[in-house]
Amino acid sequence: MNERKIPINLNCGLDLVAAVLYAKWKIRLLWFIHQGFLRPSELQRKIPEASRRVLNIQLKELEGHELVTKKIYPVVPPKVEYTLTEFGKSIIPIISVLGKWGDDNEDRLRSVITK
Amino acid sequence: MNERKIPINLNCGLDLVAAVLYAKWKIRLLWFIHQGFLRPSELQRKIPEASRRVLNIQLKELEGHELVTKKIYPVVPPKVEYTLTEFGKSIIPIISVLGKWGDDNEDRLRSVITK
DNA sequence: GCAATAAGGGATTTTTTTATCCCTATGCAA
DNA sequence: TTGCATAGGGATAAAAAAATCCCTTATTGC
Repeated sequence: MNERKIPINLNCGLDLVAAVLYAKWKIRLLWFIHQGFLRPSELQRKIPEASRRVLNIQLKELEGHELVTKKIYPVVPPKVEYTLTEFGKSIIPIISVLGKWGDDNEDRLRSVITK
Repeated sequence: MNERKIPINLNCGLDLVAAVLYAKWKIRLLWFIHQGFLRPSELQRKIPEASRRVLNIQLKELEGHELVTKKIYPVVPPKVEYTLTEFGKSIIPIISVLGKWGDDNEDRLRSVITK
């Protein structure tokens, strides 16, 4: 059905990283899961600008890419928790450094972005 | 004219980073400039999948965000060179680590992406 | 004279991504 | 009994991003 017309590049390491992380909310999702916000509803509250729908979709992709695991508790009302896999955990330090770079350069970034 | 309908998020460091780096080719552009491919035509040859047009646009944005500087040599045929600013250089180590993560996990990434 | 190279931008279309809206189900609280 | 919380997905619309096509300028090489 929805086949992509333009193939994804998988030439180098950076391409591979992009293939799993290049989406509007994925990095934040990983980050918040790492911080202990495991349930979809919690994640949604942490990222209110995102629609519930996309978060579900991107979580499912993260799961498919084995960065997170989904645990469904058979209770009512439903309870679901995502946790980082070891693989997923291995990228957290990099996300952390990225965020730190952003924080450290906040003023400058804010000024060049808004100008 | 082209005003964006959905505002960019600038809440945390990761949002700020996304505001300057979240585009299909920017990270590779920075990386290749760092490697010494300074001229637009060289960059285009390094990233043949990208259209010339988008590379120009993204280079201009990188310049506006003060990550690179553009030098125009008044010669014919025209010669232009982009170089990293100190600010731009400061993010290179992170890109390097990202790429390394991709390289180190190449097999696994390739398999989960293609499955 | 003609093609290639260099750089780049306007106009437009296509592709992709994200948002919006509406639907399911169950149990608890006011 | 109405409303909310939980989780999620289908269908579709809208937005954003990227691709495609065409145009300009001047020089070198054939």
